[in-house]
Amino acid sequence: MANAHDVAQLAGVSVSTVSRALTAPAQVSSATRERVLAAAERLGYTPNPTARGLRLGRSHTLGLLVPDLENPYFASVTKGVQARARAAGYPVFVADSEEDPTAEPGLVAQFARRVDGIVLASPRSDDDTLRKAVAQLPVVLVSRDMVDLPSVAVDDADGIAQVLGHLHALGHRKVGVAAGPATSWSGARRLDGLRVAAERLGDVTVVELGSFRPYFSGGFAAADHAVAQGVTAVVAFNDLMALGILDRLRGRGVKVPQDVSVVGYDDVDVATLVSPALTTVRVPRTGLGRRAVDLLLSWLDTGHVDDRALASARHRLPAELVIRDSTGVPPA
Amino acid sequence: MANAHDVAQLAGVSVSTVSRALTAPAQVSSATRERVLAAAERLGYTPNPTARGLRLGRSHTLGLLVPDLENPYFASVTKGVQARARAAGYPVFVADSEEDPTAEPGLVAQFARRVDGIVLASPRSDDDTLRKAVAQLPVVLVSRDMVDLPSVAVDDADGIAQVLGHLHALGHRKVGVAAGPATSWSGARRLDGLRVAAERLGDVTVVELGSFRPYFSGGFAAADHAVAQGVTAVVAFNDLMALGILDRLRGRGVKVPQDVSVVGYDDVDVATLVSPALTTVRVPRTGLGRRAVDLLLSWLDTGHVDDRALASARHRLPAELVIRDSTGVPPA
DNA sequence: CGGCGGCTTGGGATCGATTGCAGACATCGT
DNA sequence: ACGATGTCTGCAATCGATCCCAAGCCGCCG
Repeated sequence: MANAHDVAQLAGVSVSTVSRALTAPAQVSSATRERVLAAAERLGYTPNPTARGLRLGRSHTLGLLVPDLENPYFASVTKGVQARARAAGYPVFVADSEEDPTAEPGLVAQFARRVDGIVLASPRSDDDTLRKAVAQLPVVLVSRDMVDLPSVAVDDADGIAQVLGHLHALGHRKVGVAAGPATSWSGARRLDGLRVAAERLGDVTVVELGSFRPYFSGGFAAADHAVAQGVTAVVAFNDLMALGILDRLRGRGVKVPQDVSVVGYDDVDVATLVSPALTTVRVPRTGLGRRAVDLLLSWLDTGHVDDRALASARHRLPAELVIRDSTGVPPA
Repeated sequence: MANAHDVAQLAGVSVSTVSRALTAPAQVSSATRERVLAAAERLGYTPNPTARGLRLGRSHTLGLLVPDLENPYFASVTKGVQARARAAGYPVFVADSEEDPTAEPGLVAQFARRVDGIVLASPRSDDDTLRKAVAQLPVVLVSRDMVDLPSVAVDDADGIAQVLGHLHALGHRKVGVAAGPATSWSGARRLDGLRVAAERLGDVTVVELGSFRPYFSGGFAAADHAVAQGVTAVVAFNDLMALGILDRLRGRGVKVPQDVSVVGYDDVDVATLVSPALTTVRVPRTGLGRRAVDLLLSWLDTGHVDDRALASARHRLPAELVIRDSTGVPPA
C-alpha cells in the first residue's frame, strides 16, 4: 500500500506538500497540486486513517451501543445510524450489550479510545452510568431522556393519544392497558400519556390490567385479564405483546375486532403478517438513528452541544397511528 | 487521558519499560513491573489503540458487511459475529449495503485500511467482486461458497432432506415447492437437495410451483399455484413466504394442516407467533456469525488460511427440522 | 536598487506506542 | 579476582500522517 512518501517521491515534492495538496488544496500552486493528485491517483494512495487519527486525535469513527440487535426495534435504529454515518464518511462500531446493563460501562470504555462519539440506546441502565459515559466522550441518547444530554425520542404521548382517540371515535368507553416492565422509561411515558388523554376525553375509563413481559408470551396473561375485566379494547405496550393477546383471544374464542379491539405499539413488520392485521403505532425507528447521528456530528463539528440542536431534539419525532383490522366498533 | 509517558514518570522508569511491563511482563523484573502496574492503575492508563495500531500495523478490529440489518437473518448473524468478536476483544465495524451489491466494493475499501479482516455476508454479489475484496485483506464468507475462500454455511441439503422425510413419513406423496429468486445461491442448493432427497425416497413427486419473491407477498401466488396443482404439502423458500402461503390459504378457506401442510425455512421468530405455528427448519444463524469470526481470527493469528480450519468449514453447520402445527397427515 | 510582503515549499517536530540494540550491572565459575 | 554470561533497562528509530516555522523566490513600492 502506497504512503505519502511514495507519492511525494513520484511527484517530486515533499511529504508536506502531498499532505497539503490533499487536505488544503488552496495552499498549493495549481501546477504542483495536479502533479501530486496525478501521482496519488496512479499509486492508488489514500491517507492512512490510523496515522491521521493519531496525529489529529480524531478517529473519524462513531460507536453505537444497543441492548439487542435481534430486536427489530434496535435493528432499525442501527440501520438508520449506519446509513447516516456512512453518508458522512464515518464507519460505525456496533456493540450489542445482550440486554445486560452492567456490561455497558465496559463497552463504552472500549469505545472511548477508538471513536469520536457514540450513540447510546440503553433503555434500562441508570442515570449514573450514563453520566459517567458522557464524561469520557460525546454521547447522544436514543429513546431516553436526560435533561442535560442531547437525545432523540419519539412523541409517545401523542402516539398513545392518537390510539385512545381512535378507540374513542369507534365508541369504546372502557379500555384496558397492558403495561410493560415498570423500569422502562418509554413505557412510563406512554402510560402517563394515556391517562392524560383519557382525562381530556372525559368519558373513557382506562383499566390498568397490570404489568407484563414485553414479549409474545406476556400477552397471554394480559388477554385473560382483559376478558376478566370486560374491557372492549386493549392497548398493549408493544406489538409482540399485542400479538400474544391476539393469539390468546383466538384460543379462547373471543373474536377480534368484533368482541374486543387490540392495539399494539412500534409497527414491527410482523404486525401485517397476522390475521387480523394489527392496528398499531408506527414510530420512525430508522429516523431515530439518523437524527441521533445528525446531533452527534454537529456536536463533533462545533465542539459543543449546539443549543439549537438540543432544543430541536426536545421536539420529539412524530408517531403515527396505523389502523388495520384489529380494531373496530365495540359490541352493542 | 494518561499516556505511557505519564506512567513512566510516576513509576520512575522509561516508556520502554512501561510498554514492556504491560506487553511482555517476563522481560521486566518483578519489582519494577509492580511499580509500573501500580502507576498505570492509579492513572487509569490504557495503551492508545490508535498509536499501537500504527506501530504494529494491526488495528485489532474486524469488519462485517451485510445486505440488510433489518432482515432477521442478518441481524442474527451480526449478533453472532458481534458476540464472538467481543469475547476476543475485537470491536466490530458493521456496514449495511442496503441490498446494493454495487456499493460493496466501496465499503470493503473503506474497511480495508481500518480493520484486520472482514466477515462478508453477501448472497448476491458476483465472484469477481469477492475476489477483489480478498486481495485487499482477509475475508471470510457467510452463507456462500467459493472453493478457494474460507466460508461458513448451513447444511441446507440435509435440512431440506429432513423436511421431505418428515412429509413423507406423514404420508405425503405429492409435494409442491415454492422456490425463491433464481440468483440465490442457497436457494439453488436447497432445490437440488430436495430433488436428491425425492429421488432417494422414490415414491414422492416434487412439483415445482415456480419462483417467487422471498417475502410475505410472494407466498400469495405460491399458495394459489399449490391449490391449482393439487399438492398435499408445500415447501417454501423461507418463512416469510410460508407465512404468506398460510395467510392466502386461510383466505381461500383451505385448512392447514388438515387440507394442506406448509413448511418454511429459517425459523425466524415470527414462525411461532402465527396460527398454526409454522413447521420450519432452524438454521444456526448466530452460529454462522460466531464460526465466521473463529475462522477469521485463526487466519489472523496464523497469518494464513489454516487448511484444517478450511476443511472443517466445508463441513457445514447442521440445520434442524422444527415440527410445529402447520404439518399433518394429508387428507384421505 | 533595497526592502518588504505574499505565495510556495521543505524541514522536522509531533501524536503514543513498540522494539532492536547496546549499555549497566549482577552473578557465577574458575 | 577476572572474564563470561545473563538479566534488566534506556535510548532512539519507527509506523504515516499533519502542521508550525522558516527559507526561498517573486513582485511591487518607495
